[in-house]
Amino acid sequence: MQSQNISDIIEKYLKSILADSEHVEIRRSEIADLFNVVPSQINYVIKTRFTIQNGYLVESKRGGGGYIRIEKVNLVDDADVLDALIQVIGDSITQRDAYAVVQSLYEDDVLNRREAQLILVAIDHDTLGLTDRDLENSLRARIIIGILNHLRYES
Amino acid sequence: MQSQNISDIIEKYLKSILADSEHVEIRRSEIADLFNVVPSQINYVIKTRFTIQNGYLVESKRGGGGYIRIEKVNLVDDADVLDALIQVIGDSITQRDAYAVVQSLYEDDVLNRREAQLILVAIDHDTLGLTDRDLENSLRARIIIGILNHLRYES
DNA sequence: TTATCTTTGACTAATATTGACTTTTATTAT
DNA sequence: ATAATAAAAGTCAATATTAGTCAAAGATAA
Repeated sequence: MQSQNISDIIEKYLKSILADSEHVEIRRSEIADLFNVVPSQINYVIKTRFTIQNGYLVESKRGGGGYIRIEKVNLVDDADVLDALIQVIGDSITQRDAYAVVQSLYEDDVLNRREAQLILVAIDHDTLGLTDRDLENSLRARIIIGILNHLRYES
Repeated sequence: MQSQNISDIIEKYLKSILADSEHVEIRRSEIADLFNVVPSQINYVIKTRFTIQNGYLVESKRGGGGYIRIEKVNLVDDADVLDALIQVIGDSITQRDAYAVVQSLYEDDVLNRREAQLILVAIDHDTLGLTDRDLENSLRARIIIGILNHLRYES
């Protein structure tokens, strides 16, 4: 509905390509030119919107013929990916990243809409109502990991 | 009805937009300018007049292209049952009592089996991993209440 | 008068944008 | 083959652009 900032627009552009193909491979400077931004903004978009929490793997190469390649992966049905995700979460996760995890579980059809929303409520900042941000993030990590392991066991 | 303070006027303005469309999306500073108030008054209006009890969901984003989005949702009929449960839970609940609450929601077909299990994982003693029992119980209360509040409306 | 509601603003937090500098890899010249 | 150069992408910190919080002061209602 809203795509006011250019990062959201670039995100949508890349995801529209990913909707059709398994992966997308870009030249950073080309995308930057296309949207009239500095090249490092492409890194920003990737770093904030195409993380493993979002269900994406990114690889790149520098130098002549360099590229950035983004691949969509499923988080739960590949045990290695799930382990990697759990490791990245570690003992702390922000609401934003946790939201991304739940969102991608929904996109992977591991959770339906209602289940995803129940989980989002459980890990919400306002729900937890803590003032200590570190405690909030570590609690959120335990809840998310608990749920991931439950889903793993289930499937 | 007669004495219209500025908060009431802003409330009416937003609701007049919501009368036509499912949601309204604003830039906080723009609305503040429009009514000649400080930006934080918009937060006050939202916090006091667009609560979930009244059937409104609010989400926002900061930074460039930031926004506040208000959505009207349909409240379920038996909200008073939820209110009663919330009353009973208060600000603290043991794992055993929480299990009973989730169990009864399952038996009343408010939750299905899978949803109930996800919630039980989230409020489990081992999942939360806290040493402070009071904190654990109050956190569990907040999570359950958050979920009950979520069940007030259909999305 | 007292309790509640409203208004204000200083401070905080989150997110986005930009550009200078670094690192890696490929290609070209010697 | 090696060295120099070019062509990519990566990092990081400064700045900009929003919204959020909180408490004090003011206004209104009971």
